[in-house]
Amino acid sequence: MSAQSRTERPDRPESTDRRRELLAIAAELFADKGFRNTTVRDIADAAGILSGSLYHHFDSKESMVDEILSSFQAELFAAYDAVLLSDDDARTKIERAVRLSFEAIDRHRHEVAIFQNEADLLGQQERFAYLAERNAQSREVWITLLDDGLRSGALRPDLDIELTYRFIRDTVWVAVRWYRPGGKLTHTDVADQYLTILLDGIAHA
Amino acid sequence: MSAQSRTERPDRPESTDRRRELLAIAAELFADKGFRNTTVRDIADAAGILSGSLYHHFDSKESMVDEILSSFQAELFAAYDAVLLSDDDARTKIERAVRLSFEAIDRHRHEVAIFQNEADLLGQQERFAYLAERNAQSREVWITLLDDGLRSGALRPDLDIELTYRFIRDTVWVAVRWYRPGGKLTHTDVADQYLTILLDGIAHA
DNA sequence: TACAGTACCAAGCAATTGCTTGGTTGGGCA
DNA sequence: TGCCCAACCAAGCAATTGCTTGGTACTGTA
Repeated sequence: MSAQSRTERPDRPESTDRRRELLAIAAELFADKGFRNTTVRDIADAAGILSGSLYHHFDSKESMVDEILSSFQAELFAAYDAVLLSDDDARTKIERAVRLSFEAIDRHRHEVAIFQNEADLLGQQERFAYLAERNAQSREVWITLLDDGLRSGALRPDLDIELTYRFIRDTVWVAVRWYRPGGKLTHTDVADQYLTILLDGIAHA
Repeated sequence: MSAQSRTERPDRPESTDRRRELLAIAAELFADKGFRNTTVRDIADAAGILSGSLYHHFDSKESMVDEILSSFQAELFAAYDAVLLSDDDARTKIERAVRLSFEAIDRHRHEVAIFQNEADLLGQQERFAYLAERNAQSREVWITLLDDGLRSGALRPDLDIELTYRFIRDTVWVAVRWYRPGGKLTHTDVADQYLTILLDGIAHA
């Protein structure tokens, strides 16, 4: 009976297969060449249609990035929340948060790249204000994790928490610039090495 | 014979004060908004002249970034060479290379940002092939330093050199996104903390 | 058979872009 | 005084851009 047998999620603009396909094509181009630097004709060419035909599916080029970024962010922050709410010890939570990020890079490379490269500029528009909010939210997650780490004695007491947060954030996300899924290193390999360096340093003990 | 008796450096296009001024203005805009996203009218407005007047000083918008990036790179790699050729021990060389980078961020924020954000795209054009070459050169410098560190026992023997190189490179340069000269932290403060984390890790011993 | 809905095409418009061209201005210098 | 020249203006051109409009082909359903 469900009237929704024929799909349609309540919130999101209905998402057909073709729509998702086009968004994936756009995401790759946005990630590789930048948002502003990618034309609607580029996207249409890659999809094998004319540029005008894109507007059958989307309002504007902007609404394409919007949809790409917002749906990715929702998924990512759900994962963060799961870590925060778990009852692992402080160090384990930090490790999980790091691994989770590399996994996101593995599974949503284009989305991460777009966010890294375009968030600052896009965030200036009201429509993308949620990007800045998510950023603040992510900071709170990490500061909480690091604070707990300090208090529990898992982390060395002389750390500047704010700087450490930036260090971890940058280090983790910037890997999207070179990591390629299917390459020699899995995202787990990368996470292992990164955690080794992050936790114990590169110097010989 | 040389009809160029009156001034003119052999290579570089002659560099007047106004020229340098305009390049500094352009660099700031390129760094903040991206190269493609900055119009010649933006630059001209910021300089208080009309867009066409820029072409009295420069061939093209492209030649502006070219000049900005190439002159910065030359200065940076001269500094790297000095470290490589010194007779410090392996660990000291690594520390110096890290500090040198944060100093570059402090002194040439816009140039570093432009290089970080635009190198991939610009590098695809022949004119900017030197960007990729410089990248390879920088990799060689770091791999050499890390190899020496391993051989001398200064670094822990289980490190993946390639991954460690990327880790350091990313961590160091990405700081240009948030570091602001004149802020609470000097570039030396940042370098100190970064080196602490990098060398000894964040975990409690 | 009639009709509706999806996905697309063909053509083009208005704005923005990098850049060009032919001038004007004002200071330095012989 | 006459001339040069760096620095700039005023106007606009050709290409590229995001997006619109009116139409067409095809598919599924009643």
